[in-house]
Amino acid sequence: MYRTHTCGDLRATDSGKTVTLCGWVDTTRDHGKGMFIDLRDRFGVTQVCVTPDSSAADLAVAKELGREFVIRATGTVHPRPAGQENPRLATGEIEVHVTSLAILNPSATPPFLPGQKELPGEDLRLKHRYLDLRRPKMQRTLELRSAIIKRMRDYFEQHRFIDVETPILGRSTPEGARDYLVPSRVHPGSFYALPQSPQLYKQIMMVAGYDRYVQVARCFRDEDLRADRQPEFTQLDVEMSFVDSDDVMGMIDGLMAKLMRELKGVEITTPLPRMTYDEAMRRFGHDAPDLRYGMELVDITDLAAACDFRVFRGTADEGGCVRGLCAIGAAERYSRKLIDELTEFVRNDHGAKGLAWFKVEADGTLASPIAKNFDGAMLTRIAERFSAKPGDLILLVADAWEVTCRALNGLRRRLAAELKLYDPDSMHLSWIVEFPMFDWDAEEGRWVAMHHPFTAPRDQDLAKLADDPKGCRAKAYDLVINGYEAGGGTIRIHDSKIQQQVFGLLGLDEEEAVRRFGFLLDALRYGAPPHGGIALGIDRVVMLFGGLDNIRDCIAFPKTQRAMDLMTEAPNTVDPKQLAELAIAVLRQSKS
RNA sequence: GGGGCCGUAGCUCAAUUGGUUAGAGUACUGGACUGUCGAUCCAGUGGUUGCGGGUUCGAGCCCCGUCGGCCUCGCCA
Repeated sequence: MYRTHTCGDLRATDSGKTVTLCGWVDTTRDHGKGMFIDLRDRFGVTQVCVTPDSSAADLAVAKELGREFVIRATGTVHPRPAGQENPRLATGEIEVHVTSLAILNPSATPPFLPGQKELPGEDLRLKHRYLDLRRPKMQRTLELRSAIIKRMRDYFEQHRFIDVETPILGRSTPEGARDYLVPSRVHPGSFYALPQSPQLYKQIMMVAGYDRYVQVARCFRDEDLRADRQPEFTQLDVEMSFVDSDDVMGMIDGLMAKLMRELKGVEITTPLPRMTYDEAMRRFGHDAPDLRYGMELVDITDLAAACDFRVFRGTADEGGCVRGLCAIGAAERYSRKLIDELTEFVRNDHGAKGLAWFKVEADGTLASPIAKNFDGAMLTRIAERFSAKPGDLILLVADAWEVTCRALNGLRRRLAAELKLYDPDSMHLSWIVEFPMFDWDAEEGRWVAMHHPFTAPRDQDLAKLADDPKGCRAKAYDLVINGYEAGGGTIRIHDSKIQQQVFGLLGLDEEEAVRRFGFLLDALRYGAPPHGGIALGIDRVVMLFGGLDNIRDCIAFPKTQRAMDLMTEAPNTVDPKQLAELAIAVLRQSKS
């Protein structure tokens, strides 16, 4: 046995015991005839002392120690001298007086230290991930991830779910995200696709009668990365039979309550609040609004239609809308220059044509370069509509509805962060429900499924499939935490007639549908129960529970924005022999 | 594919905005010191300013290209 305790175990009550600890040398403090060594492992730090009572050999070993050396120290637990306890260490009441010290493995001088104050550049952290993962913050995050996944598994087992693994090598289905492909050696020219999600398999498990299915499933999507998106990520995948939306949401409500209670010490009330998609877009301009703060969007299209300002009235006349938000007390903070930056932000990042603004003066009047285009009464009505008070800043976008949504959502998030409108440690969970079934793809001139083609319409919207696809709402629900989509799911169509109708709207004729999803359509013919489910993005849930701002810090070995693993240098080129076996020729060699 | 920020010692950053020999903290090396815990003190090593061009009497700084990291729009059923 290498050790008797970890570096986080020992307390004053252990005084007098002879113990052996192993770990990494965090720091050493050399006092000549004696030394202090902070010995670190995942469980904590313990101060190990080489005293004048220690042997000359041990002192000599201690003098050899460098940062991140792996050592084993045997000694006696002593209470620290009065006044020398370290309240910042869990083991700070004691220290271990060495009677035997051994270097298990020295360390090359590390490019950075787990304990250093300033975080090194992320490329360096990723290249030497084994050092980065030694940082206590990373260790706490991966422990949190483990704790979350354990509780998820416990919860679903208690509710009689069955954990089923589904294939990683699957079939490419061209809808949706770009697939990662795996060539088949046995079938030259044919490819497997890595799963974007186990969607179709879990539905088939329902047809097979397994009723409650759960899986912690790795998913792959070959799309561009973001702070909250990795090419491979982990979903908590859930599917249930004989359920409607409320049953699935209720199940997840219970899970979130458990996670919040056990990991955050917070009791949340369930059912979680629900808001329709339409309301979310109207009040916040986004289907995953951050509800930790207000600053809701306000529509003044009716006023714009009646005003003299050509930009506003013209937009209203053309069927667009004029909407805005009111940043309380922000007039002084946002100088002309900063407002110019906001204008560039909505133009470049969100496609708006511009940004109109008013500052509310001390006497309640609105000041702005464009104020002269409005009569006083109109300005008063605008201020009233926003409930604007002196010192407030009103920002307005005049454009198509979709553009105002995007631009104002972007503004709202940016301003809230800059104005610190929320407690970054707080969490707000809610459901967004009743998503549209279809989106109109203007480029391709056809309807596309907003979620996926097996999403069931609401019962009361069935008739709209025929005459009002745009107004047709789905049995779909997204779990939103702090402005992030933490998960989403739907009730699936189990009626083949409705499925045919939806395929028809999506421009999939029967032949095409069979070609793509034939195995699922086949399965649905043999007694498919009503079913539905959800998938939660585990990486995002960990990020949110951990109060982190990117998903890479929740993943042991993440990829860079260009989808590289800097530690292993994947992806890499392969031997021509490997390619030949797979009957693959590379058209263009990447320059390297 | 588009927009933006960044790249200077092992690491984190600075360099009076184009001007002498590119600095600091930390790490590292050597030395001193038993009561430190960001130990302290003394001394020292350490630079292709990411890379390649260009402008200039002169470039870390300006221009073009390129590589890499991050943020973001598109994209992500």
